Amino acid sequence: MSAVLKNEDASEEIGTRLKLVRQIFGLTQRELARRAGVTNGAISLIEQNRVSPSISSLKKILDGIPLSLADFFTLNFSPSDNVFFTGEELTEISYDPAISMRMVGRRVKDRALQMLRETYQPGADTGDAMLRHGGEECGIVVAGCLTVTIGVQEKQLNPGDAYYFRSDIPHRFRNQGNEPVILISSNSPPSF
Amino acid sequence: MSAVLKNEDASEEIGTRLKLVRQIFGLTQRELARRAGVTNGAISLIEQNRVSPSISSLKKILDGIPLSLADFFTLNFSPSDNVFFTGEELTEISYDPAISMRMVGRRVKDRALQMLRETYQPGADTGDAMLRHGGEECGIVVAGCLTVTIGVQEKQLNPGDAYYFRSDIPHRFRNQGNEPVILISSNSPPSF
DNA sequence: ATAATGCGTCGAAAATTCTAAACATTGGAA
DNA sequence: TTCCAATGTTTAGAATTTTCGACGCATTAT
Repeated sequence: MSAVLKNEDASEEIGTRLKLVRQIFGLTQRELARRAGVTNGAISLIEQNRVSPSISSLKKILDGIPLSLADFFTLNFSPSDNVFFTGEELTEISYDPAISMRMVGRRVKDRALQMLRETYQPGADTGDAMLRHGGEECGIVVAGCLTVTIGVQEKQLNPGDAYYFRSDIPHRFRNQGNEPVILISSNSPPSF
Repeated sequence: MSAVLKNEDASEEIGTRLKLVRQIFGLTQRELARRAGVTNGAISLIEQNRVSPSISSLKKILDGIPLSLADFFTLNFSPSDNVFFTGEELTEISYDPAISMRMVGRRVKDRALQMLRETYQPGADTGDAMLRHGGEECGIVVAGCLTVTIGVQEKQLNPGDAYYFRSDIPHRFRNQGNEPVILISSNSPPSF
């Protein structure tokens, strides 16, 4: 009943996944078939993993939910355990003593999102060798003045200022001021 | 050459998308066919959008790249335009005068991520009817005390405290204190 | 030049999926 | 209980996709 759908288990089987999704949305095979403009028999066969639907069929079916193909393959119904975290409970993930990076939540697979509360002491510098894989990053400065270099562009960000870029562009964060900088950042998908 | 793959254009056509991906990875139809264990003719037909491949075929083909189905449908090669934003440039997206939600970046499709700087005046309340589709959300309180209700759980979050949950769980944010609350939140995929 | 190789495309046959109409099972109402 | 409606399953045949082999067109080597 409390169906858990993780990416690594048998629900890699499209049919299994479709069945779970359909049930989560409270639809019967026939109702979904009607909305999607396919037959209930087709849905039955697919859900039993007896056939592998064409993209066009699967798309029609998902349109009846509605759910995009991207969401369908991305979706993940792993149970969310803890929801709230005190400032103390944010887990430190930085090795550099001049930089604190405290992450919201545990280091779990299957997250869509990662959020950090970062503190840069005066003089702190990430260096520019770091070039994370894929994804996108975003951040807002909360306190202090942070010097951010993204590719060839560089800017000083004051409290309230923000950035957004694709993570595969080389980037560098520095605190050239004399007070600590606090930055709240987010990346998707998570990079740690 | 600078192939741009956006979600709304013709590359919604699976074949068009596959062709771009294949070319980006520098593979010929035959080479990919060999790796994937299908025939080059099949790939040719698919890329011309003359047939709609079965999931099993598409999966075999993507395994030859290799690329997951989820990534295939999620992938996005749109260029990143502006990178930096001053606090003024964050675009306001809230209608409620008691709540300010200022978003980093423009309202573009194809982003992986959305980040907001939210301000709740004393008494502000999102109500609990809001139930965004899909995705996950995360936030850190920067100032004030925010009362957050997620499903059946409720908690008062002070500066530094945080939350993380799946967006389809009903949720509600309230400022029951007498000073404004500042919250930095992030969701993936973006909900506006 | 000419041959040789590699590319994407095409056509008919083989394989697979989808439809349409049945069947089987369940659960509730009379 | 008995009937009834709703659900998921099955099957033969129609529709679609995939394979196999051949073709035309480039580019490169001989």
